[in-house]
Amino acid sequence: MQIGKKYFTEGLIQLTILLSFIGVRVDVDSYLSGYYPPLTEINLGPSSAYTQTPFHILRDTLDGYGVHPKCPELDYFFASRRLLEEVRTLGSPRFHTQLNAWLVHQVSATDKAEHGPSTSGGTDTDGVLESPGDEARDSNLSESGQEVRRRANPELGQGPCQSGASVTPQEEDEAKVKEEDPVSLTQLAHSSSLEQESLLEGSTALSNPGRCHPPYPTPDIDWSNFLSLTDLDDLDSLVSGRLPDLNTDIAGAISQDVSLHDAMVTSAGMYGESSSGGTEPRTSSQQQRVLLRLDSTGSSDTSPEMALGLAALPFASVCNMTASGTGQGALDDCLDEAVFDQINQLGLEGLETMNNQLLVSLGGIEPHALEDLDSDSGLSLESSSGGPVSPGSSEISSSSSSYCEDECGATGYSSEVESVLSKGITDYSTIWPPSHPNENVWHDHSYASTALFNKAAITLPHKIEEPFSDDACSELEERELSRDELRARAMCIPFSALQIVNMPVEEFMEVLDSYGFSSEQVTLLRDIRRRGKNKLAAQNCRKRKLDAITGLQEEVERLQAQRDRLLRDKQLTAKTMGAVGHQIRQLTRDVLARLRDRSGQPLNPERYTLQCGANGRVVVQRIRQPAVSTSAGNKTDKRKKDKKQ
DNA sequence: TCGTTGTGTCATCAA
DNA sequence: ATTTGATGACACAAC
Repeated sequence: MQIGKKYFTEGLIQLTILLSFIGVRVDVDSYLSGYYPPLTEINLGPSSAYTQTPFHILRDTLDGYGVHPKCPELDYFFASRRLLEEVRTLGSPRFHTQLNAWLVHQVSATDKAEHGPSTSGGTDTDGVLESPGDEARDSNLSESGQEVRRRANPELGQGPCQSGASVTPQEEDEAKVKEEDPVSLTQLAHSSSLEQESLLEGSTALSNPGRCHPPYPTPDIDWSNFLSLTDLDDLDSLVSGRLPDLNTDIAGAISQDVSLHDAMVTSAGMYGESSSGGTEPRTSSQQQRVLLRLDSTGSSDTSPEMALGLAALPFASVCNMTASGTGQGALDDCLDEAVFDQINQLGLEGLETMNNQLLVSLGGIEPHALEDLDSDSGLSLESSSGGPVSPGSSEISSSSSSYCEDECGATGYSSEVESVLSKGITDYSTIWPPSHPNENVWHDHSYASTALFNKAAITLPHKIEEPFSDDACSELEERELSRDELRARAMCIPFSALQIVNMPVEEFMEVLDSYGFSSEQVTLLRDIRRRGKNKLAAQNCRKRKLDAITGLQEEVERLQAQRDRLLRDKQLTAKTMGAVGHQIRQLTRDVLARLRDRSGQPLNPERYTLQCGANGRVVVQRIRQPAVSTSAGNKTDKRKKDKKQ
């Protein structure tokens, strides 16, 4: 079965390659969610804190679940990645997103005419990837999205489970009608409750002048991060299970261009635009177009494949935040390919988490937030990002951790997704690929909100912006501050705990010297730094301890199996030896019975025995002791003789 | 109410 | 001498 799955998966990828050669654009992004679990690549960061056990990063995730570092299956694991790398090199950047759906659709001639010989979407996305700040990218995407939408039928855009999804001209007309129909708004409204929540929260987020301006990662990094066909075993198992569906759905999928990427980008642009409060006004038709596309991709929440469309919503909400934080160029920021991919990683769980977190956080700030300063577990209060205010936060966290399905929850540190998703809105900033090595290991919930200032921490002391003096620091963020954060704020220390912990020691010393802190402030700074580092050390230590326990358990099982095997061998050997001894005694009796002594009498087997010499000669030897004496008696006599000698 | 688990923190040691 | 990582021990919260 494993072999069959392997061949199927590799064959699928090879088919993808071949189709790309003949001009058929293959979108692996959009049509795997129904068949495959969401893939995440754990090298996003924090889990890599356990640098001593690098493969645990994989083992604790979907990627490497069940893959032991010494396991030969890793060869297949990397071989699969290599195959997908080959697909990537074909130049279709559609593969860079989460591999949760797959779609084969023909590139129309108009696409080629408009966007060149390469795949249209690929061209657009290439532009996004290679020049995230390019403003022309926006228009390209819009055009591309329009073209895509023109070929897509919203009613048929139900994912690969739809059969007979070929788009007739009449259907195209209907689609056009729907584009210009205000009902698109209602379609969106009916698309999904989650979407509605996201919309509500997205609009609400406007009121939060979050200074959350997450440092966007470079797209190049994300390209290498996000495209990982890692859990091929799981994928294969699912694919094999859904093979009949695939056979019937591919045909329908060919004529549909339901690109998750395009839909997400465009819809995100819509939200980002709406969040900008009209700073970049757009025509209603454009917005409707956007809505329609969103609807066409994620119009049904009843189909698992439609998680694709929903996946766009977290991105949109984040765009809201970024837009509100910057107030300009929101669309460009939102269209950042890396952001898109990051949100893609979150999937539906991320959406739910964010929605819940938004709802909870918008419900008001807990007045007791500052009362736990002396509590040892004050950090844990913030770690749930909801504290006593949000009893559902633990549920959110658990549901988030279920995203990685397996061992994520075993240790509590294995999943970046868990920690990220449990942190709410501002935590999206923590999933950017950190540029500082220490940021990789920072997956503590306590300083989640302070991750916003990571970049400032890196450039310190040249770029100290006194983050706490910012009036935009909302109550939402205040609630998420850790105990040390609150202490630092109370002591007017212009650094976040994360900054304090992550800055190099030279920089830390320089800060201590150059800012004229009082002794209490210096003590607090040192305590915060020590506690933060020790916290990470404790997490690593516990992780290692669990790993050691797991390793020892495996060792015990292995040794028990070896012991059982040796016992069986021993029993078998004893049995064989007994049989051989019996044969020897029988042969001895036969030989002695055929021999005669001087008087012509047969030799008594009890008085004589056969002795095999070193030269191979067999001689008859008389047993010295009479047969009456027992063997035990013989032994005692021999011992006595030996003693006498 | 009690046990378990996860987490933060402190103390201590070693590099 | 100081910093930092590792780890045992403890306390606390959540379940």
